[in-house]
Amino acid sequence: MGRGKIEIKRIDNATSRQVTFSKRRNGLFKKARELSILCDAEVGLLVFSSTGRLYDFASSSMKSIIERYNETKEDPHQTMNASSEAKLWQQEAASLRQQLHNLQEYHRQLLGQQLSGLDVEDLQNLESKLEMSLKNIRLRKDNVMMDQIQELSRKVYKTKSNGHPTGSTIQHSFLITDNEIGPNLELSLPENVEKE
Amino acid sequence: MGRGKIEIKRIDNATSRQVTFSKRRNGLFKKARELSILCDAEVGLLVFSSTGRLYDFASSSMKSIIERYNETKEDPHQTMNASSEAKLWQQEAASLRQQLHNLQEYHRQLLGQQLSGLDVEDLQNLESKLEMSLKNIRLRKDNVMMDQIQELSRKVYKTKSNGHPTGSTIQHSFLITDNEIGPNLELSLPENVEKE
DNA sequence: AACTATTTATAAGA
DNA sequence: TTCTTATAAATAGTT
Repeated sequence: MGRGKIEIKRIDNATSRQVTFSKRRNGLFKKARELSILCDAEVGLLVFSSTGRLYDFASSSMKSIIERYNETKEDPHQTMNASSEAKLWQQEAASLRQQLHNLQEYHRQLLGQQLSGLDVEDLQNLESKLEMSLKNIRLRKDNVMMDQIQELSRKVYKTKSNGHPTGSTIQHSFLITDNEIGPNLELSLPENVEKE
Repeated sequence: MGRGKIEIKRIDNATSRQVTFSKRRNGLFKKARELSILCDAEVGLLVFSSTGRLYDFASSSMKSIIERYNETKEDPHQTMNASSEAKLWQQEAASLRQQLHNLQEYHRQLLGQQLSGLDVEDLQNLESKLEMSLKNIRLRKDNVMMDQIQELSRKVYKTKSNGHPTGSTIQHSFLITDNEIGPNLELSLPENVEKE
């Protein structure tokens, strides 16, 4: 539409490309605006010139148009990525913080530091747990000490039967259960969060 | 450009609005495409019809155009908001998880369940902590029980001097320290993260 | 979905 | 850039 017909291909001459860009850009934006008004459509137009400059038009706001585009085009999971990922981690952190808080409280009870709020039965339970624990710890301690003694005595009275001690081997065996962990210790650890 | 000139305002008649939308939309997309080719420009066009249907054109990819738009338009700080916020919370969660892990380990040691790796001195420390704790717990338990006894006896032998017990008040006092909390318990709690 | 009279956009020139 | 203008293109109203 002009003095002559042109082929739709990149204009080689930089000046005339720039001139055409300016004219057609105005036309395009005008038509975008008209379409949005005449037909009650939501229109967003983004143009970067070859020199990198941005020109944009949005019948409402570009932000909301792009959001609507993302919601429409990509699947919802993908869409809520950035901010929802933050939310997921935030929830994760809150949950961990709660677990930590619970564990701390129980911890202080175990250390006999924060006993208010416990009734006689609670205290009795705590007491028996600690008694069992003490028993285990003492057994273990004796065990370790005996090992050391045995080790030392082997060095002092070296045997000749290729390293195996011959005489009075100290026998010991323990049953340290690793079950029954305290309340509030249900820990849902990692939980991967996908991204992009 | 047609049989008559029209005013640029919303077309009331739904049918003609739909027809005009279809015609002008085609024209707009054609011109958008021509501009991008002729002038070597990056063009993105988003149109939502009044019925909510999306039509889009992008000379390259809409994703990259929108990203470029965001980078150009908003300041860089704002741009990395969502994803950097996610990272902050992720770090927070990792830190909390580590603290939780440490506390759990210590916890199991206190319960005498996980004693491997501790030397005699460690075990000795653990033992004396538990002994102190047991002492506190037993004192507290006795205390609570005595309170109950006192309470009950007051009900059984009601006094008349307006509710105050007159006779043998049971004296007791404890010193339960709330200092010295175990290792690995330096908890940096909340830490607010700003948003938007 | 075609047609076509008119309006609009714009290529080339100044 | 901006204006002018001949011509190409788009499209409003009609069929």
